[in-house]
This record gives sequence, structure tokens and C-alpha cells, in this order.
Amino acid sequence: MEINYLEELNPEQRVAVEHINGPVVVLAGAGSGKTRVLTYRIAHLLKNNIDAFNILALTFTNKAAREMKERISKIVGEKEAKNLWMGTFHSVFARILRFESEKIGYPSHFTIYDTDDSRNLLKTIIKELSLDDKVYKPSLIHNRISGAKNSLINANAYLNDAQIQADDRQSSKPLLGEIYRRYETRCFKAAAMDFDDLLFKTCVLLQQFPEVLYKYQEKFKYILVDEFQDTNFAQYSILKQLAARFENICVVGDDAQSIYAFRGATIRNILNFKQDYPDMVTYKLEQNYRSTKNIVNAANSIISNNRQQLHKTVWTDNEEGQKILVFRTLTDNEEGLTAAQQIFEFKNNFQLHNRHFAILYRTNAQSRAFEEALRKVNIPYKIYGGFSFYQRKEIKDVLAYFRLTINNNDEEALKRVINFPARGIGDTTIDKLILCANDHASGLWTVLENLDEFNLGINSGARNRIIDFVTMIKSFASMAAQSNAFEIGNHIAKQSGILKDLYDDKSPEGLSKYENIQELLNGMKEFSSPVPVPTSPNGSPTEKEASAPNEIPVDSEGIGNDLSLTSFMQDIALLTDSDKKDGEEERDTVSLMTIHAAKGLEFQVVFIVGLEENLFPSQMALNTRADLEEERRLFYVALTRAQKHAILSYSVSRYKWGNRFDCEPSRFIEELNEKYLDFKQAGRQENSGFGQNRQGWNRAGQGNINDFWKKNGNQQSKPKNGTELNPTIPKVPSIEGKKLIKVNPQQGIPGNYSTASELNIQVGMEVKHQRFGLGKVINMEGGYPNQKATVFFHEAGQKQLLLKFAKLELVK
DNA sequence: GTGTAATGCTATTGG
DNA sequence: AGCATTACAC
Repeated sequence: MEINYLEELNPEQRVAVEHINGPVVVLAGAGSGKTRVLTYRIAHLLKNNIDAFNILALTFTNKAAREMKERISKIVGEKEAKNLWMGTFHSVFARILRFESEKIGYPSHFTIYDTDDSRNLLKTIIKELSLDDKVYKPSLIHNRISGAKNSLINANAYLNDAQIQADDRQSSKPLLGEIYRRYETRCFKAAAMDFDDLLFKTCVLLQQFPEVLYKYQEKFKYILVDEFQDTNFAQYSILKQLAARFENICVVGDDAQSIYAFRGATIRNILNFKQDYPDMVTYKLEQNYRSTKNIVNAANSIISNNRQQLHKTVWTDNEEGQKILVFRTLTDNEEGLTAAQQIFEFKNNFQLHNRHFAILYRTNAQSRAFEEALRKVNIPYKIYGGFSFYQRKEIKDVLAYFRLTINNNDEEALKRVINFPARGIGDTTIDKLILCANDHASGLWTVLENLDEFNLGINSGARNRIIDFVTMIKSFASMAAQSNAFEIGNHIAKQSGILKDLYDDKSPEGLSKYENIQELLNGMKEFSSPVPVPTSPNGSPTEKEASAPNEIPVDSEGIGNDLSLTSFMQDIALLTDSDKKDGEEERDTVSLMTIHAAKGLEFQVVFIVGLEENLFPSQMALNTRADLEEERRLFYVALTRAQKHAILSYSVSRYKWGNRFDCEPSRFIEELNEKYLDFKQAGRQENSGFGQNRQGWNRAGQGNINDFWKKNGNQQSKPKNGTELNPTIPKVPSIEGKKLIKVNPQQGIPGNYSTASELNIQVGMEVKHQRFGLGKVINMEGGYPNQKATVFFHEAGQKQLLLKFAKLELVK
């Protein structure tokens, strides 16, 4: 089953694959087969007898790494591909840090603080310094510290940098450096690293320990980096150090798709690369295989408005394709309905399935209108990104117990659970404990363990309750040492009182929380069931324990038979939704996500929605040209996700914080060359049978751009920066809103609505629940998506159910 | 210390 | 509108 991979490449791709040694830059336009080049390049290295053990490939998501590994397996065999190190910067270097952590004073079981943890700690510190958290906003401080770390500036350097200090005084935050210093020591004492530390500390490790650097240079003789345009300085510095010995480094990227400057990414890295590796060879991939001519050309037309770019001409041999549809709607809800309706029509007209559609938006908050509309017409969808399972309160609570069990010094975990469920250790007591820990330069846990040695001034009741808590955590720890993740996890969920607490809570929210924890435990059970380890050719098991006193961890995933809680928790903090293994059922669903999350993906039909000034481009990005250019690149990324059809939409009004705001069309629509566009009015579709031609708007069907801007009262005036538009318009629909012929998908689309969509459930209906059986709806309350139904079940009696979780079926 | 009602803030983008 | 923090009653 040998695949002749080289023959599947065009000449440019092929030279990029075959150029094995030395520094290589591949400038890969959108849709030019970047992933294919990377995949085949790795396969090619392996075919040329380079050991998988010596290859490091850094990708943007772990999912991308996994998929690439699978494809490589198909070419060179699983056995070969298994030892490849592939993953994100964060996950790969977290793994290395765990292995080497003691050199920089951390235990290997260090905690990874997520954004919430970091911000909470900063909040605590700001309070301790008696500073105003309106001036020192934790999120802003966090961004600033994050920026410093990404530029490899530690707290000491920060405090000693005259320019930075002047800046902070200028913005009346002179104590920012002091906050940073305290944050740094607090994290260290808590044996915790934040996301930025994973890169920062890796740099420190490699800089300060030449023998460690040497070891990994020797290991990673061949380095590949995907999405190089989105690396920051810390990441670049890691790469530079690792590659310094052999200089076999291949970076792949597209400056036109650089969309992460806000977290420190800089295309300067490409320029640095040229300086640092004078004999670097550049290959350009300019042929787009993904999209129609119309889409490629439209994308080119928009990106040409950017001043800052490397020269590249993306072209395609594909068909001309349909023009890009542009929809104007009156409200955000109508925008949702329009998308749903268009999906319906496209499915009919072009034989497409749900999975061929994506709806892309600028901010997560925009998803609501689309969810609602898709639910109404029973089109299944999946939201990527946004709130993940691991960010739910109840899950974080349980995880905090796990974290504290593994790492007693984890201050944020301790604060989270010491009084949850409530056990009479209140804020005053906790403040005293923290204060004491600060005063004595000892960790919080040390204070808890040795209460009587400190002069705390807490009452004996609190003292005893703390002692009980400490005893409990210690018992967890000793049990964890000899049980698998599921056993101890289950034990902790019960003994901590969390499960009981939620079990007693019979509200629908409580029930769903309870079920979420059960789901977590199910996951742990799966993790804890030993996978039969395939015997490797030499007969020895391949898991990492077998090679325990090793110089280097064997692979990047730690697959093996370590079923402990510690092992389970290892990378939880780094998991994101898109990293989740594609679940059991690969369902046919429409994808909803932010444009950032869509990076690297492609769909037959792509909706880019909310194209309005102050939303896209974002209001935050209107101040500088650089920011605006990044928004434009973001739009470029969005448009180039589309293979066959692209649909743009904007609404003339939108609800925000419960109020209606007027909106103006995005400048990006105007920047697109008109000849690629087809202006449509929402609700008006030929042969669709619903909606009607509206007098005066787009009667000809094909819009003209002059009409278009005129109709929107926007012919001359460009939207002014940051102008808030009539923020106080009352919630009543405007006159214009009343004139609107409502698109009603329930009537308009001859679909099948017999499945019980939660929106269809009404008082009096007979329903069936998986567990409770048959019952009658006696009350409905709450709005979508938190609709609650009170149902009287014949067997189980009266229950309140949250419709988004309870899968009720209608009984005819 | 705990639980509930009123208040006020928020919505870039993400590992 | 929805969530988190704060204020206040118990």
C-alpha cells in the first residue's frame, strides 16, 4: 500500500519537500497545499532514513498534529510515525519542562495556571497592594505581563527597564512592575506556570543549562514549524536555540494570514529568520487548489489594501465559480434566519450536506442568533471554541481538588476549594492564612499544615475545620499514589462533598452539573482502563515507564500505562475544544466558530457574518493602521476558507447588552472588487416561495454597488472611528423593522419538523424522557437557551428540566 | 459565615 | 441579557 507521495506534488511543493537539509522557508499562500507539504516532508525525511526520534514538528493545534501523524502513518507505517514529536509549542514544551523542571526549581508535577487562575491571582495581589482595580484592571495587567513574558522580559528586567517604567508611569500604572514581581514569586511558590511561562521557562532552561540545550539539539535534528507567521518572540527564541546546531529548520507560513499579533505573534520572525540564517532558501507556493477563481481573486483584491506584506501572487486553475453573495438584514436575528435559509437552499441546489457549511464570526457572542435559527429549522450544528467543557464551574471545582491533591502548593486551587462545598472556612480566615504565608515567605500549604506554629488569630472552630481539610487532602494524596485516575477521582468527587452537594440540588442546573461531573469521571474511567500495549518488534513494551531512568521522554504524548491522576491531569490545562478527539459519532453538522478558530480549515460553503464597522473590523482595531491590517488579514483568512461559495452578511442593527444599536456595513465589503459580488436582500430569493421583492431595494436582483452604498446612506462618508450609534434606541422594532417581510423558515422551508425541537415544546404536550418516561408539560419558563420545562411524569412525578440537556421527545 | 437581593459591568480574538 | 461582585439580612 505504498503511496508515491512525491508524485502527488506540484513542482514547487516537491522541491520544498525534497530540500532536506538547512534552513528553509516555505511561503505558502492560502489553500496552496501547505499541510500536504509538511506531511510529505516528514514522510520524506523518514523515507530517507532519518529517525522519527529526531524530528520535531510544531503545529498550531494538537488536533492538527494528530491528523498529520495519521496521514504520515499511512505513508510510512504506524511504527515509524509513532516516535515523532508533534504538537503545539505549549504542549511539547510543557512536556519537556515536566521532564527537566527540577533544574529550574520546579517539581515535575507543577500546575499549569489557566487564564482565570492568572487573573484571580493578579486580583488578589492588586487587592493586597490596596490598589484600585479600576485602574489596575486584572485583565489589562495580565496582558501586559503576558506581553513581557513573550518578549522574554522577567519581572526584574521589567523593573530595570527605563523605557517600560516610563511607559507605566505615563499610563498612571507605576506599580505594574511591582505587581509583576509579586505575581512571579507567587506563581513560583505555588509551583505553577502560566501559559506564557511554558515558553518563557523553556527559553530560560535552554539558556541556562547548556547540557540540556545540547541534549535537545541532538535529539531534534530536524525541526518543522507550521503557521510560522503566528509565532511570537519567545517561540522564535526556542526555535533558534534548538536549531542552532544543525540548522535543519523548515518553517511554513503565510504573512497574509498572520492573525495573532494580539498575543505577541510577529511577522518580524520571518525577517529575523532571514538575518539569522543567511543561507536560507525560500520557496513560494502560490497556486491555490482550494477555492474558485472568484474567491481567490476577491481575496487578493482585499488583501491588496494592506501595505505591509511580502510579495506573493496567489492564483488558481479552478473554475470561475459563483459570485460572492452579500446579504443585508435588519436585525441580528434576521441575519441568523437568513443563514439558516441559505443553508437550506444550498443543500437543495448543490447536493451539499451540513458538514459542508461553516458560519464564521468575529466574536463568540455572535453565535446566539445562528444557533437559534438553526435550531428552528432543525439543522444540526456544532459550535467550536467558546466555552469548553473544562471551563465549566463544576468541572473546575473538581479539577481544583485534583490539582491540590497533586500539588499542595497550588494556591489558586486551594482558594477555590478550601470552602467549597461550604465548610465554615470563610473569607476572613482565608485572608489571614494568605497574609501569614506572605509574611513568612512560606507557602500557603505550609501555613495550613502547621497552623499552631503561626500566630494567626483564628478561632478554634475554624482551626479544627482547616485541620480536617488538610487531613482530607493528605488522605487523597496518599490514595492517589496507589490508585488509578478513575478510582481516586471518583473518591475525591464523593469525599469532597461536591457530588452530594449537587445531588441534593434538584434544580435543572444542578442536575446538569451533576451529569457533567459524571461525564468527567467517565472520561477518567476510560483513561484508566489499560490499553493493551502493542508489543514492539524487539518484544519490549513501549510505554514510558519501561524506559524510566531515561535521558529524554520517549514521545510527545506520553502514551503508556501510567494511569495515575497525575498523568491524567498532565495536559488538561492545555486542552481546547478543537483538540478534543472527534467524538464517537462523526455527525453531519454545520460548523460555527470564530474566524480565529477556523484557521487552517476549509469548507464548501462559508458564511462570514456580522460584517459591520466596529464589529468587523473590531472597534478595538480602528486606532492604528497595523491593527486594521490585522483585521483585514483576518477577513482574508475567513474568505479563503471557502472552496465553492462564500456568503457575506451584515445587519443594520444589532442587540448588545440588551439594547439595540445601529450598525454600518463594514469597509471590507466596499474594499472587495464589486465584480465578484452579488448583492441580495434577505428574504428575497428567486423561486424560494417566501419573502417578496421589496419596493426600491434590489428589484433587479443584481445589485449595483453605487445603489448599495446609497441605500445604506453611506455613499460618501466613511464610518467614523469608534462612533457609538444611537445607543439608546428602545427595544421596540423600528418602522423599518415592521415593514420587513419576515422570513419564516417554519413555513418557508418544506422540511420535516416532527423531531421535538425544544422550541416547539409547549404546555400541555405529552413528552417522553429517556430516564423518567412519559409525562405532561405543565409549565414552561425562561428564554432560549435556558428554557425550563416543568413536567409531570406518570412514573417519576414532577420534575424541572433544562431543555438544552434533557432530550425530550414529543409523543403524538 | 452563609445565603439571597440588588447592583454594576461587560463582548475581541486564544494556548 | 447574563454574570460576577457587593450589600445586606439572617
